[in-house]
Amino acid sequence: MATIRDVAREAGVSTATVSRVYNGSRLVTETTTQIVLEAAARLDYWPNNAARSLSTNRTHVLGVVLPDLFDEFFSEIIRGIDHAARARRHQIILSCFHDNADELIATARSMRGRIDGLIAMAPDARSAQAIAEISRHFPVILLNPGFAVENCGSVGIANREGARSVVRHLRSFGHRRIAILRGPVGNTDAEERLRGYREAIGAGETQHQPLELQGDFSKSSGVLACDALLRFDPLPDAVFAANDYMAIGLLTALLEKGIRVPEDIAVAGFDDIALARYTNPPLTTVTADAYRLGATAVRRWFSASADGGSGHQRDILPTRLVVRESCGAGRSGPDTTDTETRHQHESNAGGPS
Amino acid sequence: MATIRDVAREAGVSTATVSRVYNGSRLVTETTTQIVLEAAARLDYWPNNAARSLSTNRTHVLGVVLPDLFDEFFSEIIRGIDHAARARRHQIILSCFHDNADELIATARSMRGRIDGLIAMAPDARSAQAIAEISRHFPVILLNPGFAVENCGSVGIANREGARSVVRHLRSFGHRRIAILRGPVGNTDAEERLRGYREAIGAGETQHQPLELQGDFSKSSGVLACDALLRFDPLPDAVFAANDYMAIGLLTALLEKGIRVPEDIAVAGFDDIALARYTNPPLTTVTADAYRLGATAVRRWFSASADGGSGHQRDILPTRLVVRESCGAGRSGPDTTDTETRHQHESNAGGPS
DNA sequence: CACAATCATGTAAACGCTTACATTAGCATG
DNA sequence: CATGCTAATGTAAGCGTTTACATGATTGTG
Repeated sequence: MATIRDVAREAGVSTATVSRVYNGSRLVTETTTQIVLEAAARLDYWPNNAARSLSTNRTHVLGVVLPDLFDEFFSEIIRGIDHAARARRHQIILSCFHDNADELIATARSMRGRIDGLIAMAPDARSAQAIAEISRHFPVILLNPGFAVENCGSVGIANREGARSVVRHLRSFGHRRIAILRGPVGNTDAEERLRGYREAIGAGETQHQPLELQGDFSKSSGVLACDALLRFDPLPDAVFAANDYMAIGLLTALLEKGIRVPEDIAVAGFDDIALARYTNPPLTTVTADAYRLGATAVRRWFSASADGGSGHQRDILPTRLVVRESCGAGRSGPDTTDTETRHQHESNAGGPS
Repeated sequence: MATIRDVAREAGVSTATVSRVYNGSRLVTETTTQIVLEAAARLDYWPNNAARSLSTNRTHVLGVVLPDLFDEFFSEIIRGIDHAARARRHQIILSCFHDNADELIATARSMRGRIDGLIAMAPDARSAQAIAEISRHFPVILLNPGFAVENCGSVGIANREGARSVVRHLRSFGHRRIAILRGPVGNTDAEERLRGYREAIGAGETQHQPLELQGDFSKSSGVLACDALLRFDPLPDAVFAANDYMAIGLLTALLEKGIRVPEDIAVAGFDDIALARYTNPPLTTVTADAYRLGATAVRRWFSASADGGSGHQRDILPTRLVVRESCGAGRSGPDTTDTETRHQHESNAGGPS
């Protein structure tokens, strides 16, 4: 394979000049540039990135570490990251890990010299700690952590405001007794959504009996919750399930018992999984833009690394209510409404080359 | 950041010895190894991969280039690739491209010195050509190309045999007049599926009127095809849609017209998208194991690179018929049956290192 | 026209590893 | 005890770039 020296010889210039051509230095004459490029083409030369990285200490590669649970949400995140990175002429190294903090840290370490930074999703506190360790070496951005981690920027979604918008929506149809089907205890998304629900309910002051059911984000827990729901007396007007899977389980169970949705009881979910549009009735839910989550993480990474890598700024991405028919909306209404959650610390993106 | 020299000094040995420790040379004493590792730990040393790659000319990284259409299928492919690569202590650089051969080639070129090989999906002949060019530099494996490409290994799925198994399944319910809803002209998957269908039909010799409809893989083309389908006289017993989206469109349209599935007409699809299990009735279809497709590509890459990178072996992965209710199967039957397509050239995986 | 300033290019020393080859020490052998 | 062999370690030359600094050519200025 041709090296920069071969090109230099072929073009009759020094390696420095060739290098300058490839790095866009303005110090090289137009004619020299042409000569060099032609020589390079003749030899099929392409710069060796390993050598470049060694010399410059920059790789133009971003590490991405995600849990092993692949689904539409994750692939959208990756797509967002890839596009944003590509727009800034960076590439990404992807690694999944298997809910094991040690493996995570080993992965991240083994990337030393291969990446300029890291975007990671830490499932638990221990992994987050491990990541904080890593952030001494290069900027790290956490995706949707529930907690603040020292020295790491982070990007999350507006769970609370999303939950509030669901309750507001249900209210707008006159529903007053609104139940919630909670997600797993300890899960940050679940707890933020619960908080949003409580705030919205509290604000309305129409509810005297707590209408909270425990679920675990699985479809079957939605099915199970149906019985408990029916034991409330009088029957609630509506249920907000903290994610779509539970909402779908609930829908199935209700359908089976002959209870009509939304006539007898309204149901809403959270996440807007692909399936939500095909349930019977189509599920009103909240969408979080996974693509944007990924893209924002990249943007945040670039600004962090321009700042020298420190700081722990946080972005919260807005969610959007997706109105379908499970809460009583007819086909005539607007299809979606924006919850207008404000971005925090949103900064513009111009990173370094 | 600590370098190998710092560690050598700290441990009181030469850099060569430190290097040997990290590369598992058996030439180092147990005690020396301990001393070195402790020194390294004290300094928080981790080898710099850029320097390593420059020196050894190997990166332990695989490039992965996929089209920009992310969905479950692609994310499963990536998952398969990641797992298989990780099992061999390799990492992956992921890049999407936007159906543009130039961009593809630029991407691949820009990876020079960053990767040891490439796994790519080429959407058209031009991209495939571009990739063949690249394969002069390192081993390349193509994912599911319709055509053979010089010097590239490839891994595909058994479209033809899958289609045949659908027809066989339909036959087993006594269906004789079996129509097909074709995919887009020029698309390799579509054409292979059509071929499989024709072979199976021809083998049965019961059909005198060609029952072929044109679609384009979209749901709406399935909806449109409904009218054309009903114009056949007498009505076919069954329709094989060349992918699930079209099958789903067709199901919707039939339902709307009051035509019962599978009582009046049976419907089958291909791909087993997540949705297929939730349609009404649940859709009988064919599944291709995307995870395995990715994993096999990695395996193939390792054996190719052990061979010195040449050769154009091809794997064809078996498909599996997923029997649900849209063709007449009751709940009592077996859930799935294997079409038992044989692997071709399947070799075992022990890669180097 | 002498001088300085600017521009285009060259020279060569890093960057942090690996590894061929050299060296040394220890040990068995005749 | 000289010799040869092996095992453990050291020395130093790359690997292919970038870039600070040096150099020579060109231009502008008083």
